Amino acid sequence: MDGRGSSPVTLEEVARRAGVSPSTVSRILNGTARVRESKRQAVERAIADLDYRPNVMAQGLARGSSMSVGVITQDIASPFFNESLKGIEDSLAKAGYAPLFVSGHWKKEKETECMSLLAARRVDGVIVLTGMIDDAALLSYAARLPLVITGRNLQGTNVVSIQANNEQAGYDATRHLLDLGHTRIAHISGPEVNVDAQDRLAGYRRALTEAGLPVEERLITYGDFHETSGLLAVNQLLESRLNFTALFVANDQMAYGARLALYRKGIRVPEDVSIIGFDDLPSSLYTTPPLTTVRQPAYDLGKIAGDAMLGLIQGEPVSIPHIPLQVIVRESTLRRRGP
Amino acid sequence: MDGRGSSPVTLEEVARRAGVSPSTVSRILNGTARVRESKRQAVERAIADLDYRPNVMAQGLARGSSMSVGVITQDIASPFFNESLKGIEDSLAKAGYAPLFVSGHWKKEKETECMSLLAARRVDGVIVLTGMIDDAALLSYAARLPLVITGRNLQGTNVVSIQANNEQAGYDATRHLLDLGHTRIAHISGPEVNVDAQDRLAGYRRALTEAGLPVEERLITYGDFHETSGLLAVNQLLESRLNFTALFVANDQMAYGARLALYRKGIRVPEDVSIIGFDDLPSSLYTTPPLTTVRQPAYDLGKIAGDAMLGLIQGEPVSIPHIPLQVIVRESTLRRRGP
DNA sequence: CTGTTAGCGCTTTCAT
DNA sequence: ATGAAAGCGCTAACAG
Repeated sequence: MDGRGSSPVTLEEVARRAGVSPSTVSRILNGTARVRESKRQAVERAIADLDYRPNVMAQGLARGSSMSVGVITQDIASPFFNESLKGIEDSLAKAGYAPLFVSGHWKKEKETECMSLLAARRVDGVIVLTGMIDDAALLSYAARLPLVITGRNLQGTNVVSIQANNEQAGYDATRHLLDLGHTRIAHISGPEVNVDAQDRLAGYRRALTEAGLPVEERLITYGDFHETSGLLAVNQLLESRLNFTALFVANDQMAYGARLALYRKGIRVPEDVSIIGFDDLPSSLYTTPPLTTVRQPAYDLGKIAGDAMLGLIQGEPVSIPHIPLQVIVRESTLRRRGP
Repeated sequence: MDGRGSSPVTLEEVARRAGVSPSTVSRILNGTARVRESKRQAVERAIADLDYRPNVMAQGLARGSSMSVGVITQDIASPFFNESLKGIEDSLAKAGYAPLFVSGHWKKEKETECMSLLAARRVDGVIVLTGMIDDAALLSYAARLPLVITGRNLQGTNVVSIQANNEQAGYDATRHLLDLGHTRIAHISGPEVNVDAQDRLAGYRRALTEAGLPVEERLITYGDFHETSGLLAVNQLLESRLNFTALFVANDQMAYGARLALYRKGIRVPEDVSIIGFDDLPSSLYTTPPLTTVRQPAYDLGKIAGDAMLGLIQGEPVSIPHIPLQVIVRESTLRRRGP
């Protein structure tokens, strides 16, 4: 109770001080068995007096579990993933698990390396946030430890996947523009290999088609989910002299870039061109104008992933709640004016 | 070499397969002593064949070090801190150390809890990114394990602090505005208890004073480093009907909020009001207009912190390089027009 | 150079 | 209900 950081007090010292055996202390710590009330109290006092903290590594070695779960993210500094990381942290914390974050940097090999590193630390499971590894490899990992993955649909024992309906959300976003009277809608998609990006694009196509509009391929460009590529995409669109009055961008970061490109050319948002993004990053509330976008509950997603992992570890049946994707109308989209 | 995740192969199995004793394998793994070339090869083959990965927990227990360092950050989802986390991750990774990130949420007690949690995991050191704990507590922790802290100047053995000259940077930022002919410069500061915020404010005051201008206290408001508070601050400034043609905001996030507040009132940036922020978040390059700001090398800062920690752990003398803070002129500041 | 022998701090039978 | 003892997988003296 001295308030300072725990010195390496061991369970044995606690036992000695409380006048019991180490096993008894262990039992009390883990609630593994009933012990006489008097001993319990003595032990609890000793623990408090000594400011004892069980050595997590020793526990891990002894029971074969590390009380930590690996989290593979693409970029630990990505604004979107970070919200999710926070959710994961919160979820895991309440069960005493600690997350081990590692970045895959969008490279398949890097992710494999990460897996290896996490395996060495004997994590009790790993959460993969939109990974690049192929399903087969993932499945083989799942044979050894619980896996939770987002952004893809993988069936298997010991695996749960979390996926939102990006196709529908892409449809909704496009539909929002259509409803505002826009007919020339360009799309800035994400990396062609990215499933989420593919789905959003598919939704865009479906909305156009259902509305009886042609899908003009030249109005579709691809970026890498970073701001710069959004800017480049718009420049390219502008140079090709194609008309468009609205823009559906596959994520907010690229939407920021797109918005700047327009600003540079003196094209007003939303008066001249409407923009709708995707993700609803915290900062999208504060762009000028505030960005209309599709809200992805990033934090909740992390929380769900964490809870699912906990369930998997404890061998409980896990059920994934539906992930709602919702268009948030702010000020970057406007009814089309003119003829 | 089967490419799959490591199964729990143990060092003993490797030894058996290679026909040597466990200690020999251990020696080879750690380079602790010279061993005959033939044995080395046999062991290396066995390791590869079995896809052996040392159990980090067992290593930790045996040598009393966990090969991990705790990182206490205020908010794992803060855009600024994240860049630093990335730097820390990169730095630590090359030495085989893994970072353990925990969030203090700007609460002193929460941070103490974090320290406790990290202590239980027997981290080999902890990096505190702008913590709230008091110096005394920090110093007492340092008695037990290496500490690297940013945003404050703490002397002591086993402690290294990393601090940039925020006062000078605040001065420079204000000076930039002054140089553009502004004389009515408002300031949105950070939390009053935050040292960085205090320093930036002090720099603002000094610049004004040196320029022979009065420091009007009513032009100084305080926020909490989040967007909303920047917006609120500007509204408040506007309501008080004080004139100002420029705004020095203590961080970029609040600058975003401030910029939006201005936009709402139809006040143009930079034509009517110039804004300079602080941090240079990646997204500040893409605001409209791109934000003039003071660049803080967040990533480098993390890298420096990580390297310092490594040095501390290895008992080497550490020297902290100078952290350059530099005004980046973009498009949110303009020469004052009119009389 | 290399094998043998103790632990590291905790959990978990197995007795009692 | 509780203590004694045997590990968990690895490192580090200690002897050869």
